[in-house]
Amino acid sequence: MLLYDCKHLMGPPMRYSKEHKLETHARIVKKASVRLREKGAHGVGVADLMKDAGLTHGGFYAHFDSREALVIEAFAYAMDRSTERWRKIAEQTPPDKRVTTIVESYLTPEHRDDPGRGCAIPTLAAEIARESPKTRKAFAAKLEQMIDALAAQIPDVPRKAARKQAMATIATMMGTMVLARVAGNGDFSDEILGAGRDAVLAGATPPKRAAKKSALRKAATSARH
Amino acid sequence: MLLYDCKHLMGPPMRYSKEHKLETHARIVKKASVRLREKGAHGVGVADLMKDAGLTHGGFYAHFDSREALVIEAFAYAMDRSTERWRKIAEQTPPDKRVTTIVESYLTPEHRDDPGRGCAIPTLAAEIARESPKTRKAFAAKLEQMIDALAAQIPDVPRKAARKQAMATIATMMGTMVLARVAGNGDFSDEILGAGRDAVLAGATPPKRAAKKSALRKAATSARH
DNA sequence: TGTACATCAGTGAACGCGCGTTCACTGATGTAC
DNA sequence: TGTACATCAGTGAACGCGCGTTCACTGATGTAC
Repeated sequence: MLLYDCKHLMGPPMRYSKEHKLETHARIVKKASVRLREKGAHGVGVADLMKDAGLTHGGFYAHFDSREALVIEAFAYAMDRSTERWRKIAEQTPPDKRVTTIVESYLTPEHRDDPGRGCAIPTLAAEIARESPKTRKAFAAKLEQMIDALAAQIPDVPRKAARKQAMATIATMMGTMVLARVAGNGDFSDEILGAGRDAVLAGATPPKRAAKKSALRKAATSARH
Repeated sequence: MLLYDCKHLMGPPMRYSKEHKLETHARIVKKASVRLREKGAHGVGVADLMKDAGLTHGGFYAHFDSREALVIEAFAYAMDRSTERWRKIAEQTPPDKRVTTIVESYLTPEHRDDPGRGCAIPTLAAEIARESPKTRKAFAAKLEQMIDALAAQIPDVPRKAARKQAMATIATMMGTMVLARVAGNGDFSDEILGAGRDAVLAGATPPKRAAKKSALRKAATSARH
């Protein structure tokens, strides 16, 4: 009896394994991050998002305070995956080619045609900017991390200048992606993609007098960003 | 009696002046274009949009086939205003300073903080890209007009190259604006605005070896784009 | 000039629907003994 | 090992609300005579 009470004070007994709920939670977030990137921050309902995770809508509020809370988590998840992906590309690329490689893997038709697995900024940023301060600030914090991650891959430039270049690079990449998607997936869209790519690459390599007419290597096989 | 029938065949008698309905229609479109830029393509209801025009929601379908039809018209209106504005700036600016002037009047805190009177691309493009093909294509057509209008202001460059530069310039400007809005309206946001501006201006003046450290003239007084 | 009247821009109640959220419940889990 | 039971992740019906759309109507307009 004493032992029983003691256990209780140390926390309730675990009927399900400790990780079970966390795994479910993570699964919802992961699936939602795809769907929200595909359909927009207001484009999918709670019921559909739960169905994607193999659940029914009733259980939603055992995992999240509100739909908005899931949007924040799903967005943060997508941004972390992109940032991580850039870091991985950087690891396996020589310093002077890192930014170029990141840009060339970003501005591809594959990325344009698969927003669900791509960068969250082109799909969600404009909507998020209109959301509550809480949501907007969560997004802004992730954006800042992304800027830092890209700035860290720019060699031989003072920190401040690298940060500035990273900001402009992300702006051009995401703007190009949005315009390319508005234009569809034909010639006009490809033209935009190419224009954006060449512009970033020209700005990204000023020490070398902006040559390199974009060898346009075959895009990375995965569209993930 | 003959005269009466004859008049009928030539069109029904006008009980209200011919322009009355057209004026109302135009007023709805104009007001809606502001609200939709502020709140997003799905952010305002038909009732609110009609109230903005001083009407009630019941009359809406006498003017538009559907809410989507208004979105298309309102968006087209906003894009035309921006394009026209760029042409006017160009008219009263020497050829070699036209793009610079347009960019500097676009990437301002005033424009960032007043999306309702600003360029429709940063606020609506990402959402429109997910809309029906009809809506998306209407947007794409207006985007192409905008690209042409900007390309026409780039001197001493072949048509194709000018078009390419115009695409990249618009992508960077609109991407910068989206990121700046996500970042709020403080230092971080101003930093993004500055980074975007300097990047476009560096790319926009390659014949002159990209000097001109941005004299950052006082922004145009109006935020309209 | 004055009266009757046809038109139709605009009104406001009502519709069906989908959404975010709540809640009483179920049934699988694994502990207590 | 076997049985009783407390827990709680997940279920599904129900809620209130706002939305896009419809529709019978109203009343200002200006024409016909």
